[in-house]
Amino acid sequence: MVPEKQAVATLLMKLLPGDSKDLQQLREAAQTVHLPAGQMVFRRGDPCQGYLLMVAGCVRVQVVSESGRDVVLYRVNPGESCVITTSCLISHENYPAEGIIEEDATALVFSQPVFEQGLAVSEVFRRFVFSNQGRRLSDLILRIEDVIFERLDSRLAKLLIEYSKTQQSIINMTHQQLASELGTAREVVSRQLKVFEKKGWIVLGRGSVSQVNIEALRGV
Amino acid sequence: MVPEKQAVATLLMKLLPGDSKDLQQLREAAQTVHLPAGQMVFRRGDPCQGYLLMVAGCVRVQVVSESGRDVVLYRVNPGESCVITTSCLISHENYPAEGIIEEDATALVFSQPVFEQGLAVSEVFRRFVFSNQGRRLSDLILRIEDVIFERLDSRLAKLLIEYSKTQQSIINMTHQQLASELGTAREVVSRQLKVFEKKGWIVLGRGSVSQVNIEALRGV
DNA sequence: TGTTTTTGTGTGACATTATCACTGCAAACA
DNA sequence: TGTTTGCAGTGATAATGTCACACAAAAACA
Repeated sequence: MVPEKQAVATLLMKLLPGDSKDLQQLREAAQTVHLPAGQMVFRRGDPCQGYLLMVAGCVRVQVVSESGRDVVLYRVNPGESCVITTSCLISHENYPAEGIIEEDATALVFSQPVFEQGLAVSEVFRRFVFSNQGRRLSDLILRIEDVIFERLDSRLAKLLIEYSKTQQSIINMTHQQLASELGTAREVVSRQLKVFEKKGWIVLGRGSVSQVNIEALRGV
Repeated sequence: MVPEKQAVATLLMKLLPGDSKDLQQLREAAQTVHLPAGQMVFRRGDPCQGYLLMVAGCVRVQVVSESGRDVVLYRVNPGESCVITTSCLISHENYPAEGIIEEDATALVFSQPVFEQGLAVSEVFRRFVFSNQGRRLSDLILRIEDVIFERLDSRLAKLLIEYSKTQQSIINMTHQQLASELGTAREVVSRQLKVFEKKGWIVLGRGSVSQVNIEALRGV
């Protein structure tokens, strides 16, 4: 496990750089944890236990309705922390959403007292924590806008474009997963995908979308 | 204007209590400003100028689409601060929404350096600032849920119930205003209100909804 | 005072999206 | 081999959103 320790140390030095004793103590107080894909890190209504900083892997944060429909709010990627966790930690509210490990993850945990101490003594830590917050909040507001104002076809097109850029030429997602990203129903996505396919802009497979014509979709 | 100065001082002592020199300096550094109803305090894309703490009146924070439809995200009431402002101030992002004075307002402004200094030196100030953040973030998430999962009739019913509790027996709002609260179109609200009226649950006037049968609406 | 103008509402027609209730298909498995 | 399970397709219908108006009350104005 020495190489991982190295990686964690390097990341910490990059995110929270500085030689002060306070920062050194803070970096040392972080606990490394491993979380397997599929595990739920927090549920709606849970109190918040500690500050979470992702090192590797990814957490999906989402809300689920009684009827079973769900929406993904955002993801927490390496080097980032979770807005909701931070807010709940500070204001002692309970989680308003749930977080699930999407890819096997490694994270650093700062206990509540360590976190508060860090905020108190380190300018660097404060900046790190709260600049994370600002970006996420903006994301959430964009999300609201998107859901309320944009049409489904253009939202789906945007999503496909985004995925086809990161993942290579084939997007391995079910219609249900795409629907969750958009906060809509599976059937709606299926139908819209069919429309795109008929226009020759995508090719559908079982659990996949491939040969995405980005240029064509941009025009939706 | 001496009584107002008194009121401001009292509020500040209540929100940021303590005798330390740091806190005293912080309280003294706040500038009192008056803002008339209708004035826009910040626009989308603006950089953030300072930390805003409401003393009296109310700010409405909303996003507007190109097509002119708008949604109210939340309001900032006396004793509160604006999440977006705080986040943008800390992370140096631009405003993702706009803020409009809804009722003639008095607010305290802390300049960026004063704000940062305050965060650095005062535990009390940090707690105040960030507990505000936590609550708002939860509100925003509830808002997303509501918009995505709930049906319009029940959302409208909920809104009417809420207003008929605070305002007396008559709600003085146009259909357009109600629609903005829900993030939907005016016609949709008009039609739904008509349905409620036909069932005898409300009485409609020009610019008003009265005689709200809360019990009946709860059942929607 | 009567006459515009503005603002708020009502409504029909139609497009989009959501929901329900199925069907069929393919992979996984016993 | 049949059987279960998860994924996708589809028709019917309901709910919402959009567009294009008509109409009336209120406000502004001459």
